[in-house]
Amino acid sequence: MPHATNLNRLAHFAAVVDAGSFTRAAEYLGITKAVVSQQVAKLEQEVGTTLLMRTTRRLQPTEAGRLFHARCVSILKEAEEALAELAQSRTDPKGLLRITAPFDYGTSVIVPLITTFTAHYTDCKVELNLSDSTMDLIADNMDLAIRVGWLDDSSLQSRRIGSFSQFLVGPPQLAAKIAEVRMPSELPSLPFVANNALREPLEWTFTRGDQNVQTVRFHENIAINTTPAVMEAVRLGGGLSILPDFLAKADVENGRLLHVLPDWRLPSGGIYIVYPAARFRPPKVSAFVDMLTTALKG
Amino acid sequence: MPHATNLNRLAHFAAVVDAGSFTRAAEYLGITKAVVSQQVAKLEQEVGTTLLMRTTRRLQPTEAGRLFHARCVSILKEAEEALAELAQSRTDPKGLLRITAPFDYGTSVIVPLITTFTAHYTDCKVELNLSDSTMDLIADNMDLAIRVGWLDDSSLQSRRIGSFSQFLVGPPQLAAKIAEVRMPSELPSLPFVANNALREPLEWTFTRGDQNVQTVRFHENIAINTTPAVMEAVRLGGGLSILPDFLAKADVENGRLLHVLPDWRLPSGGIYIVYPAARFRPPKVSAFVDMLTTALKG
DNA sequence: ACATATTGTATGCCAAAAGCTGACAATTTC
DNA sequence: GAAATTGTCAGCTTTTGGCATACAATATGT
Repeated sequence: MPHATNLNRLAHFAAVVDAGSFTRAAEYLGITKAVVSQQVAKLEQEVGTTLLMRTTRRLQPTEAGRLFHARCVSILKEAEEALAELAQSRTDPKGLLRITAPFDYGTSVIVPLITTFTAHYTDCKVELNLSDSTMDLIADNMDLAIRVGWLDDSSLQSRRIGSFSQFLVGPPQLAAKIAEVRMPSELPSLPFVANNALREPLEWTFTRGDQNVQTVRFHENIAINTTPAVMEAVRLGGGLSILPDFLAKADVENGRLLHVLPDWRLPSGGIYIVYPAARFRPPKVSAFVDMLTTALKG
Repeated sequence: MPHATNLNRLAHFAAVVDAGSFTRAAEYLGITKAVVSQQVAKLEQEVGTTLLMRTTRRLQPTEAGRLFHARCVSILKEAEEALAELAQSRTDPKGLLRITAPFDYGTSVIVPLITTFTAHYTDCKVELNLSDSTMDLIADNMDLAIRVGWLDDSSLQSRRIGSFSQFLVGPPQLAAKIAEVRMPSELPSLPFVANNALREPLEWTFTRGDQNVQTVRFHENIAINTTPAVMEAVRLGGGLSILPDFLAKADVENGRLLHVLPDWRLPSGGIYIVYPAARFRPPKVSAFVDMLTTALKG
């Protein structure tokens, strides 16, 4: 059962104290003094405390009234600000939206979204900056960044918009050998393409159910430092490797890649939007984030 | 023209986002879902922004909605706290009220007030600690202090509740000599009782109108370090002296003291209430302050 | 000292909300 | 595909906010 108090009365009361008179407060609020009087009286009745000592000619706030008034002013100021910001965001999204995202996720997920975005908001241009190194949003004047994996702490605001899992995949050429594998511990005997874009390209922890956990160290035959090239190498028979679902999913479904040991899971990470810690967010950013979140829902 | 927005809608909107559903929000608020829907719609219309993406089955706040919701929650929390504190202060004043005040002002002004205070609030006891040295409110667990004169900066909250002026007075025995005095500069030839409780007992600046200013250095015949004793010495013919109005007024009116050079004014000081900087103020304190301020009005 | 103006409150009245009930289309779940 | 649940719409009732006016109390002005 929440507080049933009418918050508008706070504004009435504050106006009376500010104006120092019921009459002037009524003028300020644009209503009649009778109403103001009645509203404040109701407020006092609700809280069971006298807020104002009134003697027709002089108006003296009670101690409790003085304290309450200070808080009312701060509350009302905040509310007004919040409403004002909202009114700001009413303006149509327009202008240049600068985004940064990792190469692979940006290419496969963000780029298609951007095209529908610009198609919908014709007053918006988008500049997408693909980079796997985290850049300084403020220094480079970025409106938002997409980060995939695990966030390190920073002064930036962030919001998780989804997650991704990782698959151990292999080329159809190795189907026979792959079929023999029963446990992760048997994997190191197979050829492996290391993804040097990752911090730990060779050591992976597999999990099955709650209790089965196996950490495996692969031996790389090939090492490449970009994920799409790794995928290409795998497709061409270079060996197994581990790829995020948003890249591998399509090829697994159409048979160009095999999902190895599908019972075993690999650590999954989050997909985040990161903002500069600005108090106000321009409409173009909000619009893009809205589109992104709704798109990732399906 | 202030914002005309209905603040109660903020609560409705916040409840919807918190509950993640119009239906549950309605339950929480104790009203029907139809009303909640309508209220939020009105809010959106007022600010001209979509706050929620609703698809009968799933409820997704818009970016603007998310930001606004965060601010609503904080605003509502503050409001609820303020109201709760007010409800606290509803409890009747009771318990021990510890006050400290200067000797003379405390004796002549505060003591009478305390008697009427305890008579009115029978559940309150008062402990008055008279002292001219400023004491540490927190260390000595004082609820409030009365300070007369000029405040030095401190971390305490203070509030001016009145002011006092100072009179140059003399005994009737010296009436003849006093009558001869036309200007402050002629005063040093008269006997003077110095009040060593003050920092500068002998040097006083007189003002008449806007431009007439004269600083005079008296020669003391007697020096005493408490104000009431100084007054007694003056009454008994010891000489002129300068006394605060709240002490001298009565005797001047009934003729036991003479107001010397009434056209000339002496520096006036403030009377202050000083609180420990606590966030919440107990009812006994508020009640006393109320009584004090209303008493000092007349 | 008296008239006058101004203050806050009380009273009747009206219109605009806030609110309820019930129905309905859209969607998810089984 | 049926059932259940969701948000919204429409018609209606009740509460509230607000107005106009009158009135008692209190400053103010001459």
